[in-house]
Formats: sequence, structure tokens, C-alpha cells
Amino acid sequence: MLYLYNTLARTKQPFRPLHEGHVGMYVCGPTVYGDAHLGHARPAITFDILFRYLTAIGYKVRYVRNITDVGHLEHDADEGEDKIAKKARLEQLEPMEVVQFFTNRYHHDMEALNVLPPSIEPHASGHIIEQIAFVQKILDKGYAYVSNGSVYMDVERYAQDFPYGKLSGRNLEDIVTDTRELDGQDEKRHSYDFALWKKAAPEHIMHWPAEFRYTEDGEQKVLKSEGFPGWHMECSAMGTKYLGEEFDIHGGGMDLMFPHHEAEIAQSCAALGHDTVHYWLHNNMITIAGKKMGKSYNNFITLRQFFAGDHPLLTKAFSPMTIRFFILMAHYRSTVDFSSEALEAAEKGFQRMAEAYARLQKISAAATSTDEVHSLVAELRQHCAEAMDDDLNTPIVISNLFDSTKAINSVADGKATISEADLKELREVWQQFAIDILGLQLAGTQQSAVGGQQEAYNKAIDLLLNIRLDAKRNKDWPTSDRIRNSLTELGFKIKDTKEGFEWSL
RNA sequence: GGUCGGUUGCCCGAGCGGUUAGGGAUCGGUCUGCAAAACCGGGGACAGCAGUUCGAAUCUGCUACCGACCUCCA
Repeated sequence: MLYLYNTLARTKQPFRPLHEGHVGMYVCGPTVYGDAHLGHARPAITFDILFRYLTAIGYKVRYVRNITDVGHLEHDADEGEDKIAKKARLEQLEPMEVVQFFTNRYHHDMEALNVLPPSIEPHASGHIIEQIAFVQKILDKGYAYVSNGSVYMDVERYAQDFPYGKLSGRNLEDIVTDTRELDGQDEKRHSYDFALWKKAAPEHIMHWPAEFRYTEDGEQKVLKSEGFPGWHMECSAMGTKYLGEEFDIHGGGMDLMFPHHEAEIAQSCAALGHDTVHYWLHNNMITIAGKKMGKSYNNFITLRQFFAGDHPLLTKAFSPMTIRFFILMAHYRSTVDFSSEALEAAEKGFQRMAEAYARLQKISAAATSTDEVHSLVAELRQHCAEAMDDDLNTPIVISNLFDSTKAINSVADGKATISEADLKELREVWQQFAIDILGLQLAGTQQSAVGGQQEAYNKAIDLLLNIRLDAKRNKDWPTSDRIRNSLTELGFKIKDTKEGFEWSL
């Protein structure tokens, strides 16, 4: 039985889907006005794991992850931070060119991390009509008001009928006393109200025509507004469009809990009269020197910089799989502190695992298993499954896989034996948990890369090493060392084994 | 200031009432022409104080420090 930590309940709950055999899952995706950084990799990988695991245990999953390409951008402009508008202006690009550019790069980065694409990836800008309709519903129910051409959520009115703040553990009184008064909020009745539809100022680049019917002072009125949807509207509109008025899982970063997810709940309850999401899941932050890595602190390192080693804090380049492994070595609800040292440790651990996987494919079965090997194999699958069932405890899964690498290495070393049945089971468990569920690409990228050429190349190296093997048998150390040293200089790693050799680049 | 969370060995990081987490580093041993790898083993820990309990890293209280959110943020 899968247990998930539901932020709404502040506890782990058994996962029971709304419709048997099916799961609807929505996750807040990126705002595409810059390259994805390490922080963006966290939810992408966390919910990729959930997506993979739900699929592995037999559910048919519809996974929706949005692309935010309107709304936040405009708000940032008020703060003097509108990178998309600035970029569009400076580089004489259409805003949509900026959006496309960073969306492409986001996809590329996610693919490198072996994050599966979601089932549906809706753009906010492609769902303006749905968002306008959603705002209209809220107006119809009387939980919104019109002010100066914009539409705002009437939080006070809403809080009379629904518990506002239940996700983040706030109540309206706290929010009243704690919300700062910001400039340009005089259109709102209260500082805690939030925009559902915002009239576009003349300098704004992205805007759409909208028409709203509303009642004011007992009078039916129509608002014609050239503008854009509020920051939280897209998730309510697109989530319910593709997953229904009620669906199973909504995920995102902890920093979105308030106000974003709280606002989403309010919008959906206001429009529909009931809750939409059953399980709210939040991943914790990645920190750097103990501080959250984020846009606002300007302390982030982009994924591309990791892949290229192109940042002062990085001692070297780190492969996408190292990043993925690093993130999976911690539980998703814990903070992870980034450091080059920690990444290097993760890299070595991952290599160890990849080597064990390669050996697992090569070792041959014996008549029986050594006791220790057998007892380990007998329990491995269950241990891994229990860890995943316990709120996706990937560190424990990895820990179990590492335990089994000892058995694999022992067999490869000829110090233990494994039976046909145990070997099959061990290979299956690795395939299922390491490859399919954790999404680790252990087989190495070079194999799939070039195909035929690759094979010829592999055979050439094998040939060289076989010559060396002959030299060793003849105790011709100069030739033997010359081959090994030359290959080492070229970047190969040569390891002698009982049967012969292993090599890698 | 309010709300919530954290503090685990040299480093990263699980554990949430009784069992060796795991990885990296390090030290010793086995293997080896040498090297690498692998294997075996060692050392090293629960921020502090008090309490509950047969038993606490795990529960309670207090103290100290750190962080997140309260404003765009994954």
C-alpha cells in the first residue's frame, strides 16, 4: 500500500485514487523566462518518480505539468524584474519567442535528467478562454469583485463560506496582520485579495480581450477588459480542464504552498463549491550554503552550468545522472544542501552502482546461491517496494541497491555464487527499481549513442586489451604496461579481473 | 513579529521508541607482476539541559542555533 504525505492532513495517508486503476496528477511547471536551475530539477525529478512508481504498480496515470508563459511575467514587471519583457525588448524578440526558446531548453534539460515528459503539458497562454470562463464562474458565485478594470478574489467573502488558509496553516486574521502593504494595491479592497484577471497597463506586451458579467450595487453590469489572467488562475483552469473537477494529486515546491496553492484552492472552491485536489504533495528546497537556491537570492546554478562545469562554485562538470542520483539520495521532503563536495560523492556512488549493474549483466549462474546472496536476493524486492510505499523513500531504495552491489561484486569476484533463479530475480529487481522507477541510466549513454560505429570501437578496445592479456601471460610487462598506460592517458579506466579485464571511458 | 520545519559521525544523508541505514572520505587486511577495482574489517553520531519510559537519535518541555513561508520563486 502506497502512503503519501498529504500537506493538507500534515501526515502520511494511504493513497486511494478517485477512480480505481486511474490517477490524475497535476504539477506546477516552470515559468519559462530563464534556464532551469538545480531547484527546478527537484520537483521535476520528485514527481517523475511518483509518475513512474504509480505506473509501475499498475495505475494508468494522466500527468499534467504546465508551462507558465503569462501572468507571473507581468507581475514581475511591477517589481522591475520582468526578464521576459526585458529580453524581448532588448533582443527585439516576440515574447513568444522568448517563451519558445526557454521551453525548448527546459525540455532538453529534463530529457538529459531522464525526466519523462508529462501526458499533457498545457501552456497558460493557450488557455486564456478557459481562464476567463473560470473567473466568470467565481464572479457568478459572488466571490469576486471588479475594480478599475480588473477582477479580484474577495477573500473575506470567501472565508465566510470556506476555510481559507487550510493548506498552509494560516487563518485570515494572521494574514491580515502579517501581509505587507505593497504599492499599487489600492485597487484591492484588502491586501490579501488577489487578482483573477488584471487589466493590462499600456506598456504590457501580452494581453487578451475579455468580457465579464457581474453585479454591483444590485445592478447587472458588463466589464470589457483588455488584460491577462491572474497568477494563480492557470492551474485551476487547466487542472480541472484535463483532470476533472476533482482529481487525485497536486504537486509542487513548498514555496508555492502560500499563496499560490492556497489561492488555487480558493479559486476552485469558489467556482465549483467543493475541493478539487485530494492529495497535496510538496517537495522541499535545494539549498546552497544553507540558503534556499532561488531566483530571488540570485544564488542559483543552472542545469546547463552543472553539465558544463561552468560556474565558479563547481570544481568540475557533473553529468545529468549524477544530478539525478544526488537528488534521489535525499528524501523529497528534506532540504538538500548543494556543494561540489557532496556532488562528487554522489558521482562516485553512482559510478559504483553503474559498474555493479554492468557486472550484473555479465555474471553467470551457478548451481546454487551462497547463503548470504540468497537471503539478500530473497528480500531485496520487498525492501525496495516498502521503501517506495513509504512516501517515496528513494534513499532507502538506493541503500538497498547498494547492499546488493556487494553480492554482485562478490559473485563477479568468484567469492560467492548465485543460482539461476536468484540471478534472474536480482536482474529483474534492478531493472524495475533502478532503471524503471528511479530512472537511473546505468547502462551508459555511449551504447545507445552511435550503434554500429560504437560496436566496432568497443571491439577495437577489446582487441588491444586481449593483446595485453597475452603479453601478461608471457610476463611481457613492458608491452602490458604500455597498452594500459597509453589507454589510461587517453582517458580509459582499465581494471584487471579474474577472467580478464574491464574497461570504461 | 506570526506560522511551519530543521539541528545525526570528517562530509552528504536515512531513521521517528528496542535491530549495522547507505554513499563519499579515512585507516588496516585479502587479492594482484605492479596499478586500479573488488572483497573483508576498524574507528567515528544523534545541538544542549531536564523529564516520560524497563529502554529515547526517536516522545514531552525548555534553551541555543539554522532555515522556509508571510512578496515573484521549484
